Formats: sequence, C-alpha cells, structure tokens
Amino acid sequence: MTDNIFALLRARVIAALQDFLPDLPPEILERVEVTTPKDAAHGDMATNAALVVAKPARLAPPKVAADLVARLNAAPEVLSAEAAGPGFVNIRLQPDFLRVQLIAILKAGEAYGDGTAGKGVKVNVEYVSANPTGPMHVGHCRGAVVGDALANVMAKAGFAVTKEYYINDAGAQVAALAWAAYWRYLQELGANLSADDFDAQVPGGLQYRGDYLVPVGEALKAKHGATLAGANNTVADTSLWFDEVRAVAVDMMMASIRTDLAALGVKQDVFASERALVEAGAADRVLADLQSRGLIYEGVLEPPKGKTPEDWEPREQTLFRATQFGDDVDRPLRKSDGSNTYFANDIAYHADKVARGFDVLIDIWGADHGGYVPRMNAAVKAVSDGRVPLDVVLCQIVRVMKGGEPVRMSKRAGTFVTLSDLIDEVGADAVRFTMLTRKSDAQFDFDLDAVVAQTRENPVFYVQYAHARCRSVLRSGAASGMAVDPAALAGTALGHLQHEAEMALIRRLASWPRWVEGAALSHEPHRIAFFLYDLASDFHALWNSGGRFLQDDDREGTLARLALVEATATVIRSGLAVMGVTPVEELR
RNA sequence: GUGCCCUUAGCUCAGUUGGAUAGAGCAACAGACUUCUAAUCUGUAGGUCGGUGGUUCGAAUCCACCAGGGCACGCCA
Repeated sequence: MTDNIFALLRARVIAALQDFLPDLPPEILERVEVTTPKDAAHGDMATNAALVVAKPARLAPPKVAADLVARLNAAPEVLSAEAAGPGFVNIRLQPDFLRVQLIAILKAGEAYGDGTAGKGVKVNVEYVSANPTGPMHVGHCRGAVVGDALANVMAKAGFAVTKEYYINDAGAQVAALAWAAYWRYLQELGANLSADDFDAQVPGGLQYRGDYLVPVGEALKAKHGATLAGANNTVADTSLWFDEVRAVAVDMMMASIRTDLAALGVKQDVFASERALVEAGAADRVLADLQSRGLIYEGVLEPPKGKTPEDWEPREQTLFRATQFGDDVDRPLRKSDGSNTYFANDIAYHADKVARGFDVLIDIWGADHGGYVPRMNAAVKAVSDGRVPLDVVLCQIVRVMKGGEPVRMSKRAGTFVTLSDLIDEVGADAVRFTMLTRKSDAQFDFDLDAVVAQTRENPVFYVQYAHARCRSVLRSGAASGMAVDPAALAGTALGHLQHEAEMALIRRLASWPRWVEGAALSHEPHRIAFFLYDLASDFHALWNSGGRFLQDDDREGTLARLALVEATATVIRSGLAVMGVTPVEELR
C-alpha cells in the first residue's frame, strides 16, 4: 500500500542501502525501521538503518549514515536528511509530500489505513465463548470487546480473519443447567418445589437458581405440556427429558447471549458447538491420532506441591504428554467415569480449527484461565506439528466501580451486573471504547461515573468531541456554500496548510496505517484507542491555536483547512470503526 | 511449593516489539473565551522505570536472581 508513508520511506532507505551495500542479507534488511522520532525536533522520521547495517557490513555507523544521507537527500519525498546521535538518520519530509497524504485519505475514506502486512494469512480469533448457562455479565464483556476489536484491526491490516465463538455445550455445566431448567419447568407445571427441596434430588446439587431460567420453564411447558414430568409433577427418569431440556435451555441461553452480543455490536462468523464436535467423533479421532503417535499413556501424576487436596490419592489416568511440548506436567484426558475432560475436547476443537486451514489461532481468555495456556499451547503444537502458532490473549478482571466503590457481584445473590445492564447504563459505545483504554493484561476498574462524564478525563468523550467539532466545521462550511464532500476536497490546493499545528495533525493522520499494522501484529487493539486520543488531542490543539477554519476572505485557505478537517474526521471514523464505536455528529 | 501475569510522576495509565533528553490525563500552580461548542487549549512543576547483576553501539523493553501484588495449580469449564 503506497498509502503507508512509513513503508514508502522504508523502501527508499533500503534501496539507498543496497545502492552502496549490495550484499546485505535479507534478515538484516528486515530489521531496518522507519519510525517517528519521539522528539519532533529530530524531524518527521528517523531510521535505524545505519546502526543495524554497520556491524554485518564491517563499517562504522557514522560512515554508513553519511552514505545513506547523501542518497536519501536525492529522494523526491525528502526535504533533508542528516545523520545524528550514534548513527540515526533523521529525515524531514517535503511539506507537499505530507500534504498529499490528505488527498490519499480523502480518496480512500474509512478504508484509509488498510494494509497488506497480514498477507492474507488466515487467522481464527475465538472470543467470548461464555458457557451457555446464563446471561452475559461484565466479566465476559472485556474479552468480547478485545476479541472483536483485535479481529477488526487484523482484518484491516490484511489478515483473512474469522471471528468465532466456541459453545461449551457438552460438559457438566450444561448438565447442571438442564437440571435447573427442569426445576423451573416443574414449578411452571404447579409443583410446589423449593430450591432446597429440589437440590437434594439433583446429582451434584442444584447450581443455577437465578430466575432467568423461569422463561425456559415456561417454554418447555408451552412446547411439551406435562409430558416431560413424572406423576404429580415429580422428577421423571432422565432418559425421558434430559436431552430435550438441555437442548431447549442451551438454545435459549445462546439466544440471550447472541442478543447481548448484538447489543454490544459484536457479530461472530462461526458458532462452533463442542457437543456437535464430540458427537461427530472428532474428539475420538484426534485422541486416536495422538495415541498412535505415542503421545498418550496411562500414568499417575504427582500430587500438586504445597497445597495437596484433602482427598488426594494416587490414581492412574489417561494422560497427554504435554511436557514434550513445553508444559510442566502431563495432562489428564479422561474423567474417572470415562468421559473426556474439557481439555480433551478442547484439543479436538483446536485440531478442528487447524484442519479448517487456519494459519494462526488466537484465543481470548479470562485471566483466571491463565494456568491453562501452556497445555493448550502444547496441544496445538502436537496437533499441527508445530506449524500453527496459538496466541492466547489474557484479559484481566474488570471491577465495576460506582461512587468509588466496587459493585458487589454475586451469582448466588443475583446481584451480578449483566452486560445488558451495563449497556443500558452507559451505552454500548462507551463500554467498547472504555474496555480498550487499557492493555488487556492489566487489571482494570470500570468506573460507571467516569465513562459518562463529559471531560477530557473520559477518552470516549474526548475523541467523540473532536469528531463532532470536525462535523460542525464541515456543516458550517457547507452552509456558506463550500463543496465539502471528500471528492471535491480531494481536488483542493493544499499549499495553504503551513501552520505547525496543521502539519503536526497531518503527520499524525499519515501515521494511522502504521498504528493499524502495529496493533494487528502485536495483538494489542488498545493501541487504537490511544492513537485516537492523541489524534483528538492534536485536533483540539489546532482548534485553539488561533485562526478560524472558515475565513470569508480566504476561500482557498478555507478549502484547504476543510480538507484537513474532513481527513481528520475520516481517520477518527476509521479508528472508531475498528473499535466498533459509532461516531457522533454533534454533542449536546 | 511451582508456573504465568503485573510493578513507570502523589493518583490512573501509555511507551509504536531494543533507539536519541522516559510521555499523557487527574490532582497543584500560572494563563487563554468579540470563536466554527472554553465539554477545549497553552505553560510550570512532578522520575533511581520495584531492586541487583548480565547481554550490546544502545535496555522501561531481552536474560538471571531477589522483593512486593494478582491469577492458577489431578477427573470445573
């Protein structure tokens, strides 16, 4: 993409290097970077090329830098290049070259920043994957937002991305869900059955007591009447009702989860069912394959050090040789009743993703699953022969704060904050943006009061305000007869843009493709939020720096400034689109 | 006991995968509204990047050890 001025300049630098050092190996050239210097006084761009190349070329960095400078000064985009410090080459760009980037933005629209760094590599991003046993709560929300934004930014950077949700509908949790739904069903039929009464009849006890399952009981009654119950609305033999109740309950929970995801603006491409995978024999096949490769054996694990469970006793288990692939201990694949552990099915699921042709797997998990990462990495190595990398992005706990106090959450007491409650309170856009204002692996307090505050402290507002200001100027321009559509503005002469605050804004806008690429390659979508904050800051600074955008006696200058404003609004929208946030036209 | 994550200004956090004199916001102080929204902006002050070593042209970033905080640790998902 020629839109990426960093890539363009990097190509210039490498061509210049090869002009006088023709034998540089590719892996050295790979390390050549063109970046923005921290200190703007150093110029628009800087390259480490001389430092990187000096050693393999057996030359002193200043010597390489001098040769490089001479050639870069001849490049059409370069105003001046000079060697500095230990061997950096600082580059000042032709102002016209920078200004022309605005034209590229106006022509590309929100597609500006689209890149090719992903090279069409097939990536599967799996996120949310909440158990279908109840409504989504805020704990799931961060992963949903991070996963969705990561998938978006990777797609923008040129990866072929599939967004996926793994439905854990095969384990003990959904069995417990089925019992809880059956309890609601019996109540619906008129059984006088308290939670404690029913608890005694459930293997493992009654787990899900929240009244969100009442509608499931109603639906079961509407569909089946009393045919799933025993005499006098008692518990019938499980063979008569269990599969049906579980299926209905899971379907309804998934419907509720999909509704919540839709409200958050998350749309996943694939919903993969653990049960479907198991019933199709995928788990058996994968385990048989591992068995044939000698990666599964019957053995006894050491007890955990330090904190040995009370009822610990040595037991022979079916184990996967995770230690061969970097894990600390081998991991069990079957429970004592012979059924698969969650891990066994998860191996099959990841093998399925590999079989579907993905080159890279990304899972977004809650931090409480951190201990599970090494074994999953080991499993993916085993099933893909080390060919497919798995990156697990861990999202730390989010505490919801109100009035400076954490909001108490308890599933048992029914006081946990559901995702839909949170969206009702602050809006989906604020939720999404705010969730991306921290690195995902840092703990995070979500302050209900702060995200709706209209001050600079609140990045959501600050960025939206910049966009609203842009739109306001463009409306005023249109009202005074200017053609403010991007196509018309793209034909504007931009030489009037000379003010330092204007040029600073242009440089920021032109760096957007680089930020897209960086966020995508590092799997860190929060960088987009910080870029937008900095961009908004540049625009607010320009706003207050003096002259008005619209000046009656300076039509050409006004058009040039409108082009800058439109380009700014475009890049803000482009960034917000990645984050899944709707730009606002005005703030009242 | 082991593994993973975290530790940066008084507070909340960035730091573009190893670059130059470590940056924002809040709080503090001093300023800017005849304006397309002052819901904003400009400036001052604030640091032993948890500690000690190592790797190299160069380390907040990589490695080793130590200290503090969080998460997890055989048939829960």
